[in-house]
Amino acid sequence: MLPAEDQPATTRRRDAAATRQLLLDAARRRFARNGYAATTVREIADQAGVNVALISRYFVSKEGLFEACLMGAADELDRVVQKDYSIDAVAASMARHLAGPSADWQAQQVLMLLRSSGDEQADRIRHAKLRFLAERMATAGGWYPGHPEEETLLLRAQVALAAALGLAILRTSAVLEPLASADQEALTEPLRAVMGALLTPQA
Amino acid sequence: MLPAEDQPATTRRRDAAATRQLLLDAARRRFARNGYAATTVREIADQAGVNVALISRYFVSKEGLFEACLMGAADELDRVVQKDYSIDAVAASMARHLAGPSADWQAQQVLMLLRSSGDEQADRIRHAKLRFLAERMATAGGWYPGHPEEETLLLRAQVALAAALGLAILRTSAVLEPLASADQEALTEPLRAVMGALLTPQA
DNA sequence: GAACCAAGTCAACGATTGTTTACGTCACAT
DNA sequence: ATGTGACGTAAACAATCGTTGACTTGGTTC
Repeated sequence: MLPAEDQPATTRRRDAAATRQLLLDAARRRFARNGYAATTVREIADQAGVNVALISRYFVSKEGLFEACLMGAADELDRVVQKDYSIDAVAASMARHLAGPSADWQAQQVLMLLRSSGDEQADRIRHAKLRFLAERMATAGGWYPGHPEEETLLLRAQVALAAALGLAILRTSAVLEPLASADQEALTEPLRAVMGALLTPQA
Repeated sequence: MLPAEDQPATTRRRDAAATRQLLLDAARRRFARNGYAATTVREIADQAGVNVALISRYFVSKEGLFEACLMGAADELDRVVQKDYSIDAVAASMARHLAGPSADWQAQQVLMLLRSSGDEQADRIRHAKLRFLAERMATAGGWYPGHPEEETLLLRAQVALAAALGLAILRTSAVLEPLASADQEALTEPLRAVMGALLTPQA
């Protein structure tokens, strides 16, 4: 239960920022995999090796902890699709975040976009980030505000985003093989096919 | 199912099969939209307009009710992808089930495939159905057991399935516009693009 | 060393969860 | 009409949930 405690005589315990981070990591893992309602604060605290009461102390409430996880994920996900990405670059980035090195950690951030606590503010953050990601992906396909086919391009980008999100779920929640254990390389090709088919500007 | 239909002020209550169905419908709606853990048996009973205790009577437990919903959905979903469907037919069927007439009801069945109660047997049913759907979709792309590129084709079909499932989530859980209110016609085109790109046999 | 305060612990709170038990009540066969 | 059994109701059960307040511990500062 206790995390690696290999600092013999120095710090490690009694460090507010460190335990806060332990709680965030444990909570994100649980929230991403099992959802908000199915996750108990005692589970989180145990996994973090920390007392339950510290959740209320550092994050006010379970919802506060969830929101903190979501905001952290939202910040991190800005890096998934850069402004100047090509369509292939979008596909490559998706594959890297879903199956690359440190994929567990990255996939958790992605899954947070699909978890809801019922809290309005958290839902707003989630919704805004999904919308942002879709627009970034649409941009790779020539979309811009005021484009003559603005809505169609955005719709197609949202379908592409849906594919990536559904992929994250099928790999973790359900464990569909061979998808679940497909590595980054194996995932890049079909993702490139999807992104190309959906985002490539029509003739 | 058999007895007198709509007596205005008299019967209607005291019909075991009917209330059982009321519970199933209410439960499927809640489970599909909010997940298993976030749904309480009292919510279900209230929405069905029946007493809470009847859940235990007719379905043994909350998990029993969930499993009944899932099995019903699994049976229904066999119709989504028929054996002899072409790639375009798969896309059309997906669009019809997600946005066609009676889409609410159909989409709920789809979402049940993504909801987990933690129960092993339910998870097996869910997993088997997902695998079945992916194989059916792969079949539309020329896949068959023993195919030289069997794993690759199946992987691509699973990505296609992920796209359809992700679409169901983004339309209901998150409510991303214009995707959420896109009708069947508007959804057919991008879905055809996805299915075509993923399932079409390579040169 | 004493004082002080943040960090962490412990036990309990009220509320809500799924489930059960004992009790009404309506339909139907005799 | 009258039991009789299935259908439905109401109240309560134990367990668990998130949260709180009083307490102890350990590090830092005079």
